[in-house]
Amino acid sequence: MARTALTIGTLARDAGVNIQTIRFYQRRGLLAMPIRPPGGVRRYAPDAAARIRFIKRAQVLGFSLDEVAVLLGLSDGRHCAETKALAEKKLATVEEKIGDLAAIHKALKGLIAECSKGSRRSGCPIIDTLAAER
Amino acid sequence: MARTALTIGTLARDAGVNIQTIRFYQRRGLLAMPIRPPGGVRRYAPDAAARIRFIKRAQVLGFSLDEVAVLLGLSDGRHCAETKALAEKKLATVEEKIGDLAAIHKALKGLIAECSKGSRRSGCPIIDTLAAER
DNA sequence: CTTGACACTGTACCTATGTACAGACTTTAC
DNA sequence: GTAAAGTCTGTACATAGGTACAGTGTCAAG
Repeated sequence: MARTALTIGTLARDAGVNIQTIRFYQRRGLLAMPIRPPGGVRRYAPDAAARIRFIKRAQVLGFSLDEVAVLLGLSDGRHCAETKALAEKKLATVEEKIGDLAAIHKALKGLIAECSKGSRRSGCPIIDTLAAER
Repeated sequence: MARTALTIGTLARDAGVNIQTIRFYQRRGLLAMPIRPPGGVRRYAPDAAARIRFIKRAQVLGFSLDEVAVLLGLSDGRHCAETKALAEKKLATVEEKIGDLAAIHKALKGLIAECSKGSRRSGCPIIDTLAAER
């Protein structure tokens, strides 16, 4: 019996993660650790793989594991307002990061353009900029 | 004698970093470690602070310390083509990151809009999406 | 009943960029 | 000449998210 219940290796394959990752998620409190029959091997419920995929999808959206833990706590679907608030907070940090990267992008583009102009009388414009003491 | 030469604490203050950071940069090979007079205290050349600020400015542009080490090796200004190539490579990775974040941004925005629509008949759209088994 | 595959626990390691601390020594100021 | 401030070396810790390994135990097939 318990023929269909998953061992950790099967679960890992089902969920597309590796065994250590499952154990790591358990230590982090993202996954429950099934009770181990004395001196035996743990068996996982079939929905464990879905939970792992939930975690992975949330990570793709930029949520940290701590945030994913919160999302899992809200995952009965009856906390839409809180969930939305969390998503909005994440959206704001994503926008901030995009802004930072856009500034870097602009600066790099400008420096590269300087190099291409060939108007450098003394050295490389990029190096000069980095070395410039204001 | 050597009155004006900097001790590590003064250098740290001049450069706006902390002492441990200077030692760390020395271990990483980004800064030379001055010879220590037997049983004495190291003295740094005045241009050491400029080098540290070079490193910090390069970091602001998104260069890792390994990349900064390369930049420092090119910093005689006679390697503009190599420097430019490095900047272009960095620009490409910045663009890639911006693209990734833009995709996240779009997805989050869409989910949040779903929540706002209030058209949810069953649970929270964000949770539903994360939990969805395709 | 043996063999090979898998699971268990605990710990160490990885990247990247620092930061902190302990214990000994040196330098500076009064 | 003494006390405070600074420096020295070496090591450990921090974040985030895992990955790897050693030694032991369990399970299933033949």
